[in-house]
Amino acid sequence: MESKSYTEIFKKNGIKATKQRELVFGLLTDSDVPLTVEEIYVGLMEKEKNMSLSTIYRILDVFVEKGLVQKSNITDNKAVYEVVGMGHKHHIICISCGKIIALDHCPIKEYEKALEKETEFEITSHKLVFFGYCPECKKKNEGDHGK
Amino acid sequence: MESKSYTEIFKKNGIKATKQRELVFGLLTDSDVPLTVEEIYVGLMEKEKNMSLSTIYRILDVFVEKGLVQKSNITDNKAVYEVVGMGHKHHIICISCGKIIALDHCPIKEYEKALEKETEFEITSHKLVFFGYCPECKKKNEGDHGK
DNA sequence: CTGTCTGCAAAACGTTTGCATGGCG
DNA sequence: CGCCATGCAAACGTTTTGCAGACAG
Repeated sequence: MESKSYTEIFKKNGIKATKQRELVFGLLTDSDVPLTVEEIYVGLMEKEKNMSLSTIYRILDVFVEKGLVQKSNITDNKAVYEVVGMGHKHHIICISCGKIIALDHCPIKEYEKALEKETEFEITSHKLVFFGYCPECKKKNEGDHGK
Repeated sequence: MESKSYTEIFKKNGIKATKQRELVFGLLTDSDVPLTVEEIYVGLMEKEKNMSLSTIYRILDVFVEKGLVQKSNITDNKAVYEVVGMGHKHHIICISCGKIIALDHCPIKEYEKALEKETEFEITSHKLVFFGYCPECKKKNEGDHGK
């Protein structure tokens, strides 16, 4: 919440510490939902007005490459980013308001192993996304989206 | 394989039959892998040289809206499309050669129900994608991508 | 015949890149 | 002080849109 420093995390992962990287990582860390690049951009404008979009893209690429951040191409057009605590995340998206929620539990670890045998692929990762109506939008729609 | 007609399917779904729609739907039906718009485009150039890219996009939008076709934003940049027989499809993608294979079995039907209770979302659909090395690329990489 | 679909071209959108400058180690 | 990171602007690739003409029902 404060302007905490992530220098140690960066050092441990071979990432040079810069003000921009601290800001981006901090915003992602404090967020409880995955963020788009644009959301990061506007979210940091207050703190660092000259922050460039391309800088954010480049920073996120570094974080993703180092395994600190997970990039998810969930929706049609925009990628979302979030810090990876331990283990990957899955998501559930409200198709009405666009809200995205991260899920920690992964229900397909065993299935993945079975699938490896069946397909002879070497599976390295997977992505799981659910779509539906969040509690709030569910109420609003009550009785009319069933056709 | 032949220039079979899908007029009945279209009529049943309230879609006006046109030559372009027949061609696109036919190509998707005959393909055993999901196709990108560009693949559809080049795949149809032989049969219909004046086919426009935007027409393909618009046709696919109609098919998706009517539930005949599933659109999947799996990779970072391009969407892929495939006909939905009965039930949705999942995918496994080779991160080396880009090959995409469709999976019919869905391992998370029950989990979805549990998740609905837990999150109070009304879940309408989901997407599951696996990434890894296909049998061929696995061989090529043998012993060197483990770092 | 009428409304929808198509082709074309241009625009929009998210993302990437080249280059000169700036700042971390 | 050297090299990597940044800002800016321009380029990129996919997808969308406006419009006039073509076609299905």
